[in-house]
Amino acid sequence: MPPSPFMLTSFPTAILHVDGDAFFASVEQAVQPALKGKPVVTGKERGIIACASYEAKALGIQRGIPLHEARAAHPQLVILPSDYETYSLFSRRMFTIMRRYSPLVEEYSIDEGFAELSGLRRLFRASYEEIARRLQNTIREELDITVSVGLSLTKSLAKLASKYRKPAGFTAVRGRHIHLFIQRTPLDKVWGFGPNTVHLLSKHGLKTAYDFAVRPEAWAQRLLGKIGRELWNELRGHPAYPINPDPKTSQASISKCKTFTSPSADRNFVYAALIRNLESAFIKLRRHRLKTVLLTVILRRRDFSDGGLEARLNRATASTQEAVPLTRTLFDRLFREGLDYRATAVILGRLEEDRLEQPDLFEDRLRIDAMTRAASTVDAINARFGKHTVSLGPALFLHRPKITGRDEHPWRKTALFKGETARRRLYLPRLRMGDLGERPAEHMAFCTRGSE
DNA sequence: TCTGGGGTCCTAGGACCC
DNA sequence: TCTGGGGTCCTAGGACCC
Repeated sequence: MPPSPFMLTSFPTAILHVDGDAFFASVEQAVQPALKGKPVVTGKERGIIACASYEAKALGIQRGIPLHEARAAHPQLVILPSDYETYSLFSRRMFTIMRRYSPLVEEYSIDEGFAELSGLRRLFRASYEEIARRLQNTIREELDITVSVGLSLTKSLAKLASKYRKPAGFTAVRGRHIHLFIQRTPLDKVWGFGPNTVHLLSKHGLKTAYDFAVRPEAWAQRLLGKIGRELWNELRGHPAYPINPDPKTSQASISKCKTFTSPSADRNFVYAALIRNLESAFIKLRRHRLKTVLLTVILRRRDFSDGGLEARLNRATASTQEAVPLTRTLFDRLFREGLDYRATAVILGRLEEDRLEQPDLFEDRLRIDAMTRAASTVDAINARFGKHTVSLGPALFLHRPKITGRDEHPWRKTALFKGETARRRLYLPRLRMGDLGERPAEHMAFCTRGSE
């Protein structure tokens, strides 16, 4: 065996990565043992497969494929709606078990976590491998689900190791074996190397993680910046990413995105879809008792290019209506006649807790209170009768999509496009609700489902 | 991959201030 | 009024992740 070029022996640091095997489907099978051994998929409510059990994967079922296709090909498929409450419960239990083995545990996602084992051999009177296997067995025994485990010197290597054998796999990569392991690791398997980076690296003749790690550090830094330097170190067994044991702070943004069944150039329809996203995002915002001050609107075109604008509300709010005028303004700046759109998205940023507020001296208290009351009333009705039973007026246009031919406005397209693009690049003023003046009553009106 | 939905982080360059 | 330099903040967009 050639000696390691990285001059590391066993485990100067010991990082564990625990990865749930087909987590959602496994939890369903743990909760309903009758489903064990059967091809189970989740995601019924969305119409696409969110997670497939290993039995389903054996049939060729993958994440993301439409349910009707899968069902047509495999009538025996057990199709379940996602049950995030239960998945979260199992997730918490999994991390609780991990914390029995290490004080330094990072909850990376619902089904993945890291644990630092460095220095714990004496406490457990066991090798790192043994500790890792005990942890893995405890999860299987107590939760009746399997996880795959990777043990190595850094988070990136541990994550690669846990993927190496699945399901219920265990892979340890010691310092002196790193070079052998990453020689077998294609670039696209590395955590942080996406399609673009892999393409760039392949143009330099690189194929494996090893090829990358034996280049000079300065080269990696120059080509890929911070990430390049960090991954270069991680892949050689020098931690660049510490375990972050802090519990998740509240999220930084809430977004809602919806793709149309077919692309549309109809202004009213696209705007209606956008308003629907806005409502959904604000419903989630209020459910989490948050408010937002930063609004981003994105219109995705037929060719998958995006046009997006971000602007600030003049105060943090949880009221959909308060955000409508700004949404309208951003939409009007983004929308171009004659272009086909395939999706709209709304992102609410700069979230803060929605606690009792100090009223601003200059705010229109009555109007704000009215909007707050309206929002809670709408939430209550929708909770009782179904989401979007009551929604904002413009959403009416959702029910009569009109597909406009794209060559209907050929003469406007180029002219508008050039001018608008240039203007946007040069100058984007901050918009405030106060600048917009009175808005037509359209924005304040509600409609109810089926009222057409 | 012929593309669903919800997120995070990084960076270049402009705006703005002194 | 023009010029220069430097620092900080912000925005748009790219890239990636589950």
